[in-house]
Amino acid sequence: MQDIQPTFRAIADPTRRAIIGMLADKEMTVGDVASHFDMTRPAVAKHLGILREGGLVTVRAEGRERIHMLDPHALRPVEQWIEHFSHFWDTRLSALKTAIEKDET
Amino acid sequence: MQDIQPTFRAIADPTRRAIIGMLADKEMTVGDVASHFDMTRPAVAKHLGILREGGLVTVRAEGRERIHMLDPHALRPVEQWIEHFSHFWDTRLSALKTAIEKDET
DNA sequence: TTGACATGAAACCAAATGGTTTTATAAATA
DNA sequence: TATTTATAAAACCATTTGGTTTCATGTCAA
Repeated sequence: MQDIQPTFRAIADPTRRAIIGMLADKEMTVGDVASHFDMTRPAVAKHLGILREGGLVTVRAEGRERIHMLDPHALRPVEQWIEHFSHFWDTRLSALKTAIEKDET
Repeated sequence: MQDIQPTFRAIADPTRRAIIGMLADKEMTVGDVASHFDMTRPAVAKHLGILREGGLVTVRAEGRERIHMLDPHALRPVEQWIEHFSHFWDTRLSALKTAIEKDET
């Protein structure tokens, strides 16, 4: 099992979440992605690097281009982390509700 | 609907995720939380503030104490954001699988 | 082979972040 | 009432972050 911190970090930035949304549609080169933002290519390349560190994006070289592809698998541990608390909360709430119905007025 | 960025920001830090875990167990004062970390109280208070901005924590004053309580509801939009991609991916994968089975060798 | 193009890599910068110490204030207690 | 206790608030600091510009490198095309 590896560290989920890089994944949490990756999705914390709005630009990177937008990139994730774009890559869900289709594979893209750095230039493709950059063309959608008011930002230089190196800046976008850095964001893609952080997404790669978070395991959310994989790259394949094709000639002089680097094609970026989304890998949503990396979101699984984050999803599970969240599920843990949602579930916990439901349980706790219903337990509380039961307790209230039973005694205290 | 309000901005989810503060929530993404709140959960991006490991200390804050640890605090969330602690508050899932029981309500706590600033001091209670701080006692679990090798960090000053003001630092912990700041983290709690960011969690509050993310809607993950609510506070209730009780005498001179401020009691912090988890509200996992705020995680819902994040969960949904993730679900969107997981679902998308499943659909896409099965479509791809079907396509492969049908023609290309 | 000579450019032009897509990208990586490095140096740099301002602003945000995560922490500290110090000071102030309100509530509990001796 | 005087003192301690729990916290907020502010000033400050180093590091990280998100961006830039500049330069180097490999690939495609004339």
